[in-house]
Amino acid sequence: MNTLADIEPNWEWYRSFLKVLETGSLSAAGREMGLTQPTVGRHIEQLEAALGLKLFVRSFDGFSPTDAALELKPYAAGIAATSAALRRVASSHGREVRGTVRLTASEVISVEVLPPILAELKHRHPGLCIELVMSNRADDLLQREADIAVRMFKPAQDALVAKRLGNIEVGLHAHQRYLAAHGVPHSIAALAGHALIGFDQENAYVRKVLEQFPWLARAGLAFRADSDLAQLAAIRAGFGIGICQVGVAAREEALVHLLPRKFSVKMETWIAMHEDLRASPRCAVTFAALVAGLGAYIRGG
Amino acid sequence: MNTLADIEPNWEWYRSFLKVLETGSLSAAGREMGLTQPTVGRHIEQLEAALGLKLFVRSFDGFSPTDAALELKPYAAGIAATSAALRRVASSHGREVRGTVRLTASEVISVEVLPPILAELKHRHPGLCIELVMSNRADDLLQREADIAVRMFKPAQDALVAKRLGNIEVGLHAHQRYLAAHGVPHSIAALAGHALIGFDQENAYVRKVLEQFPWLARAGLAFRADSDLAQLAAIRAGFGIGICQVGVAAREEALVHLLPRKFSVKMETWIAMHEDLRASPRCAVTFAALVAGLGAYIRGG
DNA sequence: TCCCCAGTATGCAAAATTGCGGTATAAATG
DNA sequence: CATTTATACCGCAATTTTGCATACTGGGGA
Repeated sequence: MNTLADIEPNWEWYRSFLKVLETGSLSAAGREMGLTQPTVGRHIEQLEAALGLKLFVRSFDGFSPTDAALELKPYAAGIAATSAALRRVASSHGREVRGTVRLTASEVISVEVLPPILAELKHRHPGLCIELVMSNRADDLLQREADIAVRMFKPAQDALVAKRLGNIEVGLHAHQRYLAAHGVPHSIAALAGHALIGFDQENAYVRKVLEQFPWLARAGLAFRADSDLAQLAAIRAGFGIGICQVGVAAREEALVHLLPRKFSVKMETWIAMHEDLRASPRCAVTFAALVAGLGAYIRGG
Repeated sequence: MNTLADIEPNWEWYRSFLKVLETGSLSAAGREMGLTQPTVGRHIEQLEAALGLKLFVRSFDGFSPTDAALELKPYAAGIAATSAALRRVASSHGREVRGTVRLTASEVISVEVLPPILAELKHRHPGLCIELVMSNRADDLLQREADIAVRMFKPAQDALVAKRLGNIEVGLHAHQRYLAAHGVPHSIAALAGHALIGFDQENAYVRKVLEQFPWLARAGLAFRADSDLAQLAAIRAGFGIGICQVGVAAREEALVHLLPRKFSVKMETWIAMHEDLRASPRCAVTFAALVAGLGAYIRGG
């Protein structure tokens, strides 16, 4: 096994190696990279031959990485990170505002808040191209999955330039139609008899809310969805009482903000960008537009 | 030019890119990589398309890199270094002490102090292979250009395990032959009439010495070289009076330590290694051997 | 001035890489 | 217990990548 072929591995194999490590299977890795499973399989095979090590043990569903693979993973990840940094630097070359900017934001922000901000930005800079990724994942900036992220928590990583915008307020809302039929609750206790809308799987954000308002537990909910948008749609459709951003609900007269003094969650909002991109005009301009636009939204615009 | 194809570059193209930067021509790069000139040319072409910028301007003999290419070079070099580190880790997987260890140290340390230490180490672990890079650059460990570094300053970065060995003493020395012909200076002031040997370009280490002994300024020197080794050779050849490590000079009877009480610089000495490598037997063994061997040298062995 | 040399660019055939279809196997599902 | 779905593996055809031979270009030296 340790026959050290001593051929320098093709650097592309590292990419396949990483993806297989991430996804746990050749097929999934192939899908994500736009390759086929046999191709990825051959890459791993060749890499194993070149390094003289077994990297995965074949098992029923997917591969499991060997100790050697785990030991090598940080190096491969380093290569990927450097490659991403190189692309960032390359794409930030030049003084004009044009090219593609990739954003990520939560679903509600993406659908309800960003579009007018981005439309105005595009109008000012026609050469700009916007890609919007709806996601709540945290590790997207370092891997170059996005250039700029709108987040609900303080970005922890170094090498990021982050700006705090203030707090987005979230509150209980329902449609007038629902309230006309089922009555308006005037206390937290009165919510018990109502159709409540909430999250399915708990995530970090949900847990934060739950620890403040334990009665919103999963069991008591009449409608569960992980998508903020689906919940908002349910509220708009008069299904019941749910949580959404006050600023979004305030735009529609038919939506009523319930118990505003008894239930309120404030979410810190940040905009983060890799610091390499500060030199890129198109990223700097987009960053500034988001700070201005989201700032206005948060201050109740 | 900035048409941003937004396709992730093939990682192999970076390799070609680097080699062309190093060699200055497609043909030479191809020769060194075992590829042909048209192939390398296509790689560069594709990389330029993927990044959306010109990397080289075609000229009669060879390419000349653009600013963009030079800006990107350290990233590509980082990828290459990480890839090399990955191979080193892979080749030494397992409990045995074997594979390649890359060291960096200053010139004098590399030539005068390390060889016997490394020879003994190699004798104890025949499977070990040592690569020694003479360099004073500080950023070589994080870029994975080396596994272990011997340094004259406290390593600042995180993720490094560093051990302080003590102080290496540096003093004024001259060959007996020179002193017989020109006399022995008995005071700092008396040095003025002598042929002094010192540094050409100032670097951080030199500046530190100069602020303590300003009379060693560049203008007063009769022999200037950036290489410690060249200076040591000049001292040995009887050219004049210069600075070198007391421990090195003490081995040769012909070299005289001058004004030991009036001129003395102590340099902190450290050995540093990336903390990932602690788990690697070959690196741990080498680290320990350096700590022991250099420690003995510093304590006057 | 001419020739030679080292370099880049180009067209076409060979070689390597990739994708596709099919097969086998194991877990999850009804 | 049969069925569905996911996976890895194998062999062959298609595509892509590469190498070779060639043409072209500018500079240095006799």
